[in-house]
Amino acid sequence: MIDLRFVRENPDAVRASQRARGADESLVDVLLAADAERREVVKRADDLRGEQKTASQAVRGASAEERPAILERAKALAAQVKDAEEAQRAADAALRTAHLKLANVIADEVPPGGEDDAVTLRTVGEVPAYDFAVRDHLEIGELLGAIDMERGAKVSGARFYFLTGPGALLEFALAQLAISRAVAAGFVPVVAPALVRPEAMEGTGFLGEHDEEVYRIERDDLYLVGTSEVALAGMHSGEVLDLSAGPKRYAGWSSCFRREAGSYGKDTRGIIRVHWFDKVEMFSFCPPEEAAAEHLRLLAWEEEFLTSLELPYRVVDIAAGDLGTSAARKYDIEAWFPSQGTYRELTSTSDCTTFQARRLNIRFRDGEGKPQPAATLNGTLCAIARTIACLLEVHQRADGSVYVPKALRPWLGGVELLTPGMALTAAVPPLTA
RNA sequence: GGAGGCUUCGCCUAGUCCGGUCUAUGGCGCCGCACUGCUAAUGCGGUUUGGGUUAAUCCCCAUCCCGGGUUCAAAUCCCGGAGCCUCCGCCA
Repeated sequence: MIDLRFVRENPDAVRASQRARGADESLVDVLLAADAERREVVKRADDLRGEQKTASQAVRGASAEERPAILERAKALAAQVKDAEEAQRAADAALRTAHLKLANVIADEVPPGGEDDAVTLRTVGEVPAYDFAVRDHLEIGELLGAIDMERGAKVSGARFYFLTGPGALLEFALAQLAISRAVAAGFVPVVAPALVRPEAMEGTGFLGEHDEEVYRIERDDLYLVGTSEVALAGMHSGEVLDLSAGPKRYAGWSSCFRREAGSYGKDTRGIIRVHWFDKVEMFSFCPPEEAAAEHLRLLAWEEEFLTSLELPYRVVDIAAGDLGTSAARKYDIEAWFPSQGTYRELTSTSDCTTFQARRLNIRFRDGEGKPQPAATLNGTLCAIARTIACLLEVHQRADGSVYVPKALRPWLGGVELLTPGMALTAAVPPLTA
């Protein structure tokens, strides 16, 4: 949720932000009205409580003759307090509802427009040319014995898959590479829970308009996360962090689950859009004034990772109308998919400023020692299934084999090529006694 | 799944049986001041977090894991929930 004081002092800025997102700007006035109403109601309840407190303390010291009259008065006040508190609860709830409906205030630099108005910041790497008919990742995956969609569907339904043989080895190699690079960059590696309580889900902004995207385990009132961002953000909820030594950075590994409601017919082939995949996610807590710089650092780590995989990509600055609820700014990296002749999203990094931290009550001590909401940022280091799809396509050869980027080789037994029918023992590091 | 114990203002802790200046005890840590050649030690004072009000201070309200309830009055009594610990059962 956004800073109430900021809304009071800069209502026009918040309205403009809502407008740019294509969201309802009248929510701002609903919020301001609820805020004014709440303050009025709170004052009445506070005053009544004060009176009643005084009265009930007088009961103890009262003489036998005074007592009945004082008790009478205290009882009457108690009834009034009860009503006032009821009104306060209602006003608090109304304020919270209005508050939760408002999306984060977008950064000034965010491009205007919607999904199609992302601004390409730079394009890196050469789009490869092939002197043969390119296959899509599923064809290659099947040739290699790396992906099995049919059996995935048999066991779990559409948009589920098995990674087999070299596919499974690729998953682990990518995970190893991602975690290793993150640790080298100073991140704390974390294996995070994939099932979380409602508060974590709501705190990260995934239960608003987009809650149909989320799997819910009704019986236990738990949610399956769509990204380990949820668990990583929730990890420090209710805490006051020490950020004096710099941002707190985590690299979280978890499975991710997405219902993909509303994407029927999109990317139905292969493992580009699936209900479940594994991901290494970067997450950072830092003071709000450092958030924009930290955001660029996360982006740089994402770019280094893709560069190490020798994948051509472009960086896009997401337009206002396409930002998530929590994000003030977002950069996506789109990598080249030869079978589609286009760039597709592979990673995404968002600066959530203090929006999530307010909901989750995550603070740090500022220069004066006062607790203040921290900024939270997240960024994909490696969404494994989609990255495998991209690797298979970009690095394919005419004979159906796939070139292995140098950075991955240490975790694939040093092999330079994955080839159909290859001995898997070659693609694991040699066993030592 | 069953039984029991526990949760207090950064950390530890008194208080809970038997409701009332609890406006929460003491220690550690931290901050300030005094003393001191410097450090240490010592002494004195301060030190939860929100909300309301205000130019700011003052002040007021809330806050003893969370949510309800009983009562004039709840850290304290009752109900529900969460977390931690121990034991039994089950399990990888």
